[in-house]
Amino acid sequence: MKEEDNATKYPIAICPIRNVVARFGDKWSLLVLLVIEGEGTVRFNELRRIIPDISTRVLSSTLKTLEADGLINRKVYAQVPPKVEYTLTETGKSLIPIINQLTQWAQTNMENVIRHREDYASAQG
Amino acid sequence: MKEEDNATKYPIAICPIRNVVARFGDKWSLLVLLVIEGEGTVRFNELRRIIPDISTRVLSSTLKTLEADGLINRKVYAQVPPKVEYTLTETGKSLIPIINQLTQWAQTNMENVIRHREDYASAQG
DNA sequence: CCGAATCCTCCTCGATACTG
DNA sequence: CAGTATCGAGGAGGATTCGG
Repeated sequence: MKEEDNATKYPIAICPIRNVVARFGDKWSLLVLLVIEGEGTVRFNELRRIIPDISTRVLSSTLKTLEADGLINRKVYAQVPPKVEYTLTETGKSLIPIINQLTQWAQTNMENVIRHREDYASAQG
Repeated sequence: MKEEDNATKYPIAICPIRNVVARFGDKWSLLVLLVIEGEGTVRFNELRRIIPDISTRVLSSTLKTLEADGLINRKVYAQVPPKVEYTLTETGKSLIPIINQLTQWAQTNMENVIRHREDYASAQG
């Protein structure tokens, strides 16, 4: 065939990246994964203290989604007061190196990006 | 100091990852970068053909943001009909390997993630 | 051909209050 | 302590139309 269609030409790139963005492109998922990674085991209100500007509602739903995706484990202790611990699954751990690479890229390039954006804004109005 | 605050404990991880998510966590940026990378040089309507389900409005604003961030170049040819070509800057190119790693992770793990999510959903209701 | 302008809808996120 | 319930605001994204 002379002309390959886009599904043929970008079979690998297009769909997976859209899946990833759709699932982890929300405001908090990657950060929550990083913090759980850093702590090893962490409780709900610990997460709130470490990430002060997340609301209970959003933290709760973020954790629920990550658990549903199989990226974190949720362990409930049958005691009063309640105690719930979150840890990473193996799948969740496998994502950490990539998040760290993203972080490293940001440290290297984000300053330039922001400056470039400011220049662009002041040039355009 | 005995207790280090979170800004001390997560100085590297927290801020950069939030910047990255805030800028590239939108629906199309990473995909557009990948396609420009794949094509080398690409025109506006070529992008629309390659990514059929993006609207002109969103493609336009996505490109403008990427240009403002210094990730892509926009070259206008003074002719009729108009011709505009987009290419990656060096900064933009530096992001490609990371996007490819994300893609690769997705290919390896996304099927499991989706299956796990379905199991979780049918288990919970 | 390359967008800008307009309008509209959905849906994420945040604040607050409350419960087991 | 670990969430849920409710409400509201804001912005991202889509469809359509128009202009240079």
